[in-house]
Amino acid sequence: MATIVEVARLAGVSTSTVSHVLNDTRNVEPSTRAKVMAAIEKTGYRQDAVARAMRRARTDSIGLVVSDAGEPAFAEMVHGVEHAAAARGLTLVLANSAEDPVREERAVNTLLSRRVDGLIIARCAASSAAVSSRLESESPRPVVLLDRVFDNSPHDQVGADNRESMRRLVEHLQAAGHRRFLLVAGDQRVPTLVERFRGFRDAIRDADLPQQVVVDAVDMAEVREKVAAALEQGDATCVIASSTPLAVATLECLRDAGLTTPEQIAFAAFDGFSHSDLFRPTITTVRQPAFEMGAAAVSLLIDRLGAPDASPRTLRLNQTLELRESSENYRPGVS
Amino acid sequence: MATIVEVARLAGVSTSTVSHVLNDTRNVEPSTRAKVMAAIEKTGYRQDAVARAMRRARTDSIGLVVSDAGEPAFAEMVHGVEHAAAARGLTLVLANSAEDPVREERAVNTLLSRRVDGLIIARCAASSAAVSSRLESESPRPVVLLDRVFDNSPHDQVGADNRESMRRLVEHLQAAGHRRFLLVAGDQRVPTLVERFRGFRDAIRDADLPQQVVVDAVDMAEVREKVAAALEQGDATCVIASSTPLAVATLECLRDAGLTTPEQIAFAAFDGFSHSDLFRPTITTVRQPAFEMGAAAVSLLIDRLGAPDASPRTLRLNQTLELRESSENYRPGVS
DNA sequence: GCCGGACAGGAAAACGATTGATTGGGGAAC
DNA sequence: GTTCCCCAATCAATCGTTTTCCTGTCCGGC
Repeated sequence: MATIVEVARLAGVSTSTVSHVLNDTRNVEPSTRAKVMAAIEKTGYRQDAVARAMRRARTDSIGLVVSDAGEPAFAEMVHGVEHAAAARGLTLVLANSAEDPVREERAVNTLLSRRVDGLIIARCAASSAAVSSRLESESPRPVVLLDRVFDNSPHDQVGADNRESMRRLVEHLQAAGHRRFLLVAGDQRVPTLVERFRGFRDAIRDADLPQQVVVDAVDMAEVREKVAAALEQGDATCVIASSTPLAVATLECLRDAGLTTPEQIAFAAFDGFSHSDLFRPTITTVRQPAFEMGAAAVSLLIDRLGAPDASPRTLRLNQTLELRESSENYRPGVS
Repeated sequence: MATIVEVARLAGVSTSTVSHVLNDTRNVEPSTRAKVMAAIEKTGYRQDAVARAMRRARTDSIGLVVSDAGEPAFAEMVHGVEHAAAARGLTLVLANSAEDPVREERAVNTLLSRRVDGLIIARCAASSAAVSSRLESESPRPVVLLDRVFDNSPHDQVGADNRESMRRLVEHLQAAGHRRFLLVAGDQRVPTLVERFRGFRDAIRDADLPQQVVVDAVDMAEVREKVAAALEQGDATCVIASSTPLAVATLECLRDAGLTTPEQIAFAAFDGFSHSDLFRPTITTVRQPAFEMGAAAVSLLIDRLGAPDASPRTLRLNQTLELRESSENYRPGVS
């Protein structure tokens, strides 16, 4: 590859002039500019982003660490981040922690050593303190927490309105006559799932309903086991799963127990399945705006670059309650 | 951030010694090494990957351009690439062309200017010649084509055994009694879809079946329109969709036409839906090993780095035919 | 005719590492 | 005792840009 030196020589100017032409950072005589452009054309020169990043403060890249690249919701966030980043001329460096704190820490270190201009991260459930302090010490390089949102975080964050959405969902189901729920709440180290659980608890409390069954197992095999046991016991008329993997496990249990939805038991889930309209049963879903969350994270990052000292913001995007068959037509007292 | 210079000063050695300790690239006296390690510890020094990449030939990063980050199949490939790359200590730089040749070219240029050690790309349907020549002129920097595989490509490639899989699928359906198919073949600028179409054509020819209806529209609205028309005409007993988006459009048409699967018409699709076991109808699917394809692309890249002059390889991963309800229990002659 | 400012462009110092050439000291071999 | 080689460590060049000074020229105003 030709370098700026060769371009300069061919054009008969200094490298600084070439640089200024390239970046439009100083007036240059039209004739000089023309010579430079011609030389660039002739040599097929292209700027070297590495050298450029080396000299400047910025790399024009951002890092993204997701906790489970295999989950469709995270895939959508990645998509949203990529889209928003590209629109602003930023390149995306992607890493996946796969819910493993060791890999997460490694990923964060790698991205920071590559001098990304900012970092977006969906922290894994068992995220280590080392990562926390590493992220905090990175200021003023902006860090945005995605999806997994923490109280009193020193960072900007973007999450969903989990507590309120769960509340709305439960209220809807209650209005339809349900009194006894089974909540498959999942790993309570994950803030998102904690928020959903709290929304559930709030709604139950405010409606003066009796104690409900809650499954908070982490391991999916254990989830299935506990859900199966709860179904066996059999007083729930409605099951809510707090995430897609939990919904999968739960649906398997329902199927294995021979329970049909919504006739024998109602069902609803968070995050949902793709193309779910095409298949039966269609499932009542609280849908997370994953793409938009990714894009919003990029916006926060950019804003933060412009105002390093503003106090951290937490953005909560609205989820939408999509009512479908799995929670309809249930007749309390019939089953 | 501390630099290597400060570490060297603190340890009372030269920067080159620090570098050699860091990279384990030359023997250093244990006592010296200890001093260096202590200094690193004290300063909290971390290697700067940008400066490192600047000096060395490699950046320890690879670029990936996908043609539609929104598609689950591509999301899985991204996942596979990230996984394999991370396992080898490579960072992943991700870009999405969104099936837009302009964005694709921009993405390729960006990644190359960042000096990725190699590039994996799923070229978009209308990919420009400019991109082709740019990729070819990049040698010896390896380029691997992913999913969209071309004849006589100068690059390594990894795709699926589309032709054979389609053939097997059709043969299976034939054996079940089907004679008249509707193939929703999609955009014939996409090699993957061309291969699937050819497999279909081969199977039909070899079985001496009469001419079949093939929809090769690009725009989804047009696909729906043509599929609806073909269903109206009504002599097909079986529909095959060559990709997930096409399957979505087709299933919508079937639903709108009031046709149930498999009772009134059989259905099968390529690539498939996630968690499809949980919903009805379960769909007979030729499943693409998307994750593995991504991982294989990384392997080809690494191999190529070791042997720049070996002739290009095309890897075809096997797809699996997953038989499900949508193609079963069909009784030819009944409907 | 001199001064000051505007303007175009160049020289060279960074940025933070890696690495080839070089130095100096300490045996081993003769 | 000299030579030779090995070893550890340093020196300094280098990667390809950007950016800070700096120089020289031209022009207008007085």
